[in-house]
Amino acid sequence: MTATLTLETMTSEEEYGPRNCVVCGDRATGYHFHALTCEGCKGFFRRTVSKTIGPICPFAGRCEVSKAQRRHCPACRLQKCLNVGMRKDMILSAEALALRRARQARRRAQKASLQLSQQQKELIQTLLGAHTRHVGPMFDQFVQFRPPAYLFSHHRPFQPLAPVLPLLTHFADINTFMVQQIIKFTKDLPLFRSLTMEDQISLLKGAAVEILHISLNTTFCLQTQNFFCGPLCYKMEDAVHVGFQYEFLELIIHFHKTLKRLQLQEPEYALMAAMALFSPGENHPRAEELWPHHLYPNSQLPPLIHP
Amino acid sequence: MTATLTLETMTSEEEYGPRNCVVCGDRATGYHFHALTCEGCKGFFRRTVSKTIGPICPFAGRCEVSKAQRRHCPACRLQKCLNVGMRKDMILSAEALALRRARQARRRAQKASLQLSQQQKELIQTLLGAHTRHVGPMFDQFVQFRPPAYLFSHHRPFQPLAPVLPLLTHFADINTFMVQQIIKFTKDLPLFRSLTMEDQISLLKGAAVEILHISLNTTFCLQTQNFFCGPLCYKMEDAVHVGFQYEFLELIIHFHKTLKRLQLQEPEYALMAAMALFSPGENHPRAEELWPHHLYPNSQLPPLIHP
DNA sequence: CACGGGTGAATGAGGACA
DNA sequence: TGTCCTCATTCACCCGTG
Repeated sequence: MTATLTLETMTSEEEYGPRNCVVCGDRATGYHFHALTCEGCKGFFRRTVSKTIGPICPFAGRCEVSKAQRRHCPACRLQKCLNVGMRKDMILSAEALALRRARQARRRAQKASLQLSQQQKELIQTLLGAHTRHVGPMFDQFVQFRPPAYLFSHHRPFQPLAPVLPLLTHFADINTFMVQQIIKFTKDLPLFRSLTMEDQISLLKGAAVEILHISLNTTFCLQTQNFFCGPLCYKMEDAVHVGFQYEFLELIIHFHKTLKRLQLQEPEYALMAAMALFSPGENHPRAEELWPHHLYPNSQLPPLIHP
Repeated sequence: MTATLTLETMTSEEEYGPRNCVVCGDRATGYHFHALTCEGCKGFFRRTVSKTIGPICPFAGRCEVSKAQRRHCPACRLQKCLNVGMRKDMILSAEALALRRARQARRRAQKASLQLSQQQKELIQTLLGAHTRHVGPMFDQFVQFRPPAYLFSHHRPFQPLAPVLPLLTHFADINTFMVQQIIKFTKDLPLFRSLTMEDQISLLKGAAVEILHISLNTTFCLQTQNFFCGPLCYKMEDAVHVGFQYEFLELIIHFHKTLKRLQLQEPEYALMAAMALFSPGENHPRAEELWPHHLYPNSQLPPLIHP
C-alpha cells in the first residue's frame, strides 16, 4: 500500500519506501555494515562495537531505540545494531587500516610530487641550469680577488690592527663579482630576458642583494657560522672590520642560520632566488605583475629578508 | 504564530524563540536531563533530585518558580523540574560515574606518561651536566696534542708527502684523550657508577667508540664535511693519510652526515650517548639488563652505528 | 553510485570555584 | 548557587576506492 504507482518518474528515491534506518527509524543513507541504517547508527556501530561498553542498560535492555531516544542508552542501541544484523567483521581491522593509511600516504606523496606540470618542471630546469652555471660556482672564484692572507685560515686571532683597505677592496670586488654573476643568472632566464630593459633593471635593483644572500647561504656553515668560499673563510668579524653595523650583521646571520636549517637543495635555492627576483618591494611595486602566474598561480611571494 | 515568515535570513538562532528555561524562564543553554533548561536548574536538579529535600514548601506547592524566585523554594522548584519532565535516570549513576572517572584517570596517566616525569627530567639533567662537563668542551683541547701545522688551515693542498708519524701521534693522542673524557662522562653518572667495575668496563669497551663518534658529530660541518675542533680542522684525507680504510671512512662520514641532518641539541646528543652506553652489543650481551628500565621502560635501544 | 573511513562543530554530561 | 570550563560522544558531510 505504501508504494503506490503514482507517477512514471520514480527515480528510485522516495518510491522504494522512505528507506528508514532499521535501528532507529531515522532516514537511512544506505547499507552500512550489512544493514540499512542512518549515518548516526553507522558511526555509532563503528565506534562502539570494538570497545567494551561501560554502563549497562538500567532497564534491562528494554529501551526504545528511536531517532529521539537513541542517544540515551548506548547499550540498547548497540544491542539492536547487533540484532538487526550489523556485522562487526565488516569494520576494517587495525592492520587493514594501517595498510590502507600507508597506501594513502604513499599515494598522496606520489601525487604531491607528480603535481608539477611539465611547464613547471621545465621552469625549474631552466632556473636550475642558470643557477648552476652562474651562481653555484661563483664562490670558488673569490680567491682571485686579492684576498688578505688571513682569510685563508678559518681560525685566527681577531685582527683589529690589520689594515682595513685590502679587506674592503676584496669585499668590494667580490660584491661586484657576485652581482655580475646574479645578473648573468637572470639574463639566462628567458622569462626575465623577455621583459623590457627598464623592468629588468628595476627588478634587479630590488632583488640583487636578496638573491646574493640567498645564494651565499649555500656557503654558510651552521657549525662555525662562517662562510666557506673555496679556500677562503669569511667570519662576521671581517664584516665588522670593514665597518658593517653589528645590528645589521646580526640580522643577516640570523637569516642565514634560519635558512640553513631548512636544509634546502640547489633547485630550491634557485626557486627562492627567482621568487625574490619577482617579489614586489619598495624598489619595484610592479614586480607582482611580472611574476609568471601561469606557472605559479598561487605563490605568495613572501618577503625573504626584509622583515 | 511565533515563527512568522518575516525574512529569509533567519539564522536559526533567535528565530526559534528565545530558548527559555522551561522551569524558571531564565535563558536556557540547551537540553539538560531531557528538558530545555538554564545552567542553574540543570545544576539544581543534579544536586537535589537524589537527596531527600528537607524543608517542605510552606505554601503547599503553589510557589512561583521564576528566575527571581527560584531559590526561595527548593521543593517547588524540584517539583516543577519533575513536572516538565526532567529525568532522574539521566543523571549518571554512582557506578557509571566511577567507571567514567576510572577511564579519565587512565587517560590522564597515559597522557602524563607521554610527558617527561620528574625522574626523567632529572636523569636528563644528570646526563646533560656530565656531558657538558666532560664531552662538550673536550674538542677545544685537541690543539694541545701536538697537531701538525696544516691542521690549522681548513683549505690546504692534499699532502701525501707529509710525514705520517706526527699526524698519527696526534690522532692517537686525541683518541686517548677522548676516551678518557668519555670515561669521565660515564663516571659522572650515578647510574653507571653504581654498577660493578666489571660491568662498567664491559659497557665502556662496547660503547666508547660509538659514543666518541656521536659526540664528534657536534663538531662535524655539513657544509664542508670537516670536523672543526677549536682552531683545528680535520678532513677525511687526514684519516686516509694515517691509514684508515676508505670504505670504513665512507661509512663514518655517512653516519655523521645522517646524524647531523637531524639537527640535534646537546641534551639529545647526551641521551644518544647514554643509549649507546647501555645498548647490548657483541661486547656486552647483558647490557640490556643494565638499562634503567624504570626510567625509560619502552626504549627500543636502537643500534646507532652498527647497521 | 555504494560504502568503507575520517572530520569537526555541536551537544550535553560532570566539575571547579567565586 | 550558578557561571564557565573540560571532555567524551554524536552525526552530517566529506573523500577515496571498487
